Amino acid sequence: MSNNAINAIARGYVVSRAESKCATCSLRELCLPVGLDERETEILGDLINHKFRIRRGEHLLHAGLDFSSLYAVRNGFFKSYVLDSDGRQQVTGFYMTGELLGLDAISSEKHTCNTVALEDSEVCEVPFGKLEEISRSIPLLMHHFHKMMSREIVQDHNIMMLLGSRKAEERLAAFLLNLSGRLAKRGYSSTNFILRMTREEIGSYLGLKLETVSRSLSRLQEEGIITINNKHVRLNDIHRLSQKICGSSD
Amino acid sequence: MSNNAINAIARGYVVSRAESKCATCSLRELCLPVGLDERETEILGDLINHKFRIRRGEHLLHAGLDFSSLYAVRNGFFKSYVLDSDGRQQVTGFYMTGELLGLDAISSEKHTCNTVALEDSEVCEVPFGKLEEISRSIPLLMHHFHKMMSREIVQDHNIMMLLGSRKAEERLAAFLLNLSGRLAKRGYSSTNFILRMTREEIGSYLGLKLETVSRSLSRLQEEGIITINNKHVRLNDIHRLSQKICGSSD
DNA sequence: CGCTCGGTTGACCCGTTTCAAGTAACGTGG
DNA sequence: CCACGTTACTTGAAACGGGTCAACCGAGCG
Repeated sequence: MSNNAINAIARGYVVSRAESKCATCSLRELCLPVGLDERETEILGDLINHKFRIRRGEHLLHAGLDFSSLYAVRNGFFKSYVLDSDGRQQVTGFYMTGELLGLDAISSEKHTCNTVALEDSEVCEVPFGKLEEISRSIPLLMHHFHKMMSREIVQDHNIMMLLGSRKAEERLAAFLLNLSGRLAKRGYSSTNFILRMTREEIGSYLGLKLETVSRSLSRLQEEGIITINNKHVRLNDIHRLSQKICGSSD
Repeated sequence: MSNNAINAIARGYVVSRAESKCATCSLRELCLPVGLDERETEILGDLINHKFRIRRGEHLLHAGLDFSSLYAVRNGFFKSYVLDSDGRQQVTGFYMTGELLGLDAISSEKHTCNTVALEDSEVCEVPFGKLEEISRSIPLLMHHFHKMMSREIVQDHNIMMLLGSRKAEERLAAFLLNLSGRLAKRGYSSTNFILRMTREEIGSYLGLKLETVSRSLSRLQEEGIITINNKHVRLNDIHRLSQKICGSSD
């Protein structure tokens, strides 16, 4: 077992082993087991010995700790962040159901990000050494794992594009559409959802100050494109929201 | 063979098969074969059937094309970029000897970036399906591949941090130090090197306009921290350059 | 019920972009 | 090898977007 999720263990949040089987998990089509047959899923499930509950505000991972496991989000919502040299925090990603936490740590065998739950959540611990081991005999698992890593790279490239050349309102539009799409894939409403994170966290992720986030959201609302009420967003006009991202050319 | 590197093939830039063996490649310690024994390196080498020469300004990859192979930079220098919806190009990364091109394409099986050589270069084509296949029997290769993907993620996180919260001069400082470190690892001078890319490309990568890049470099020079002469940079005071990155706190 | 934290909005300021002009390096063809 | 056109780069001045500072509001929680 990893020594990273110390909090969770110390507080007795480990969920019973039986519950953690992939075979009966509703995320089979989103998470690592995509496409695996019964037997293969069973093998993968055996590898996941521990499932943790992480309460809102609690950390799952700390930068600097030794890497030994990835964590698959079973339910809930996480943010990852790094502290830069002058102590301010920079959000590097938000993670929802079926997504993998800790991929950044493989390269140096140390975690480079801190990861904290933004709502009460559950994760499955995936011992990475064992994952590599069993993926030798389950090519599909290996391949899907590679896809998940690649997806993280693509996602980061998208953010880099936003940060590099987009104005505040365009960044917000892209951010909302990204959340919308990921929620839709998970069976939630794509037009009506709760922002789990604060304005400051959105701003940190998008390279903006919280005031700018607030102003931009207000402006999108004035234009009738979204309705925003505290943490609750409704996307009224996805088409116009998409247009926001395409420069000012039309 | 992939159909992506069409230019290269059409123009007869394919290098003889014998030359492309990993076993005799000077990059064994940087590239995929890290840590492999003779036999394993042989197997990996057999997989790399083609090596291409890409001349300065020529593309190796185009966004949208089907993915089938990764490309290891054997020598030379590349940039990757995406075209955003209004046609402007955004640089997503620079790649040097021993680094892998095309990792972003695994997730969707389409390339998402364009990749172009910034100087006359050579790459080894690594058919991805076969790489996955042989990595089943060479755990170290699989693990090292995972590390390389993870490294790309970490690198992207670093850029996101730069773009999100750093001022122009700080971004330039970080950029120069990043290049310096990577060059050092490859046995080149860490204080004295050529910028293969234009000011505009640096700016695109760092989320700045070329004029701002130029001004920031000039300012670093005025302060005596670097000497810059056209494309040639000398880092005169790496310590002060590093300090630039640590906010304005000291 | 009151405190705290998160969010909104306004006014001003600063850094980067934009626009513009001029200069230096480079590659090409004569 | 030089002349030329092209591309890359530098530098200045003005405009603008987002940051900063500050006041206020509202929701959630103890």
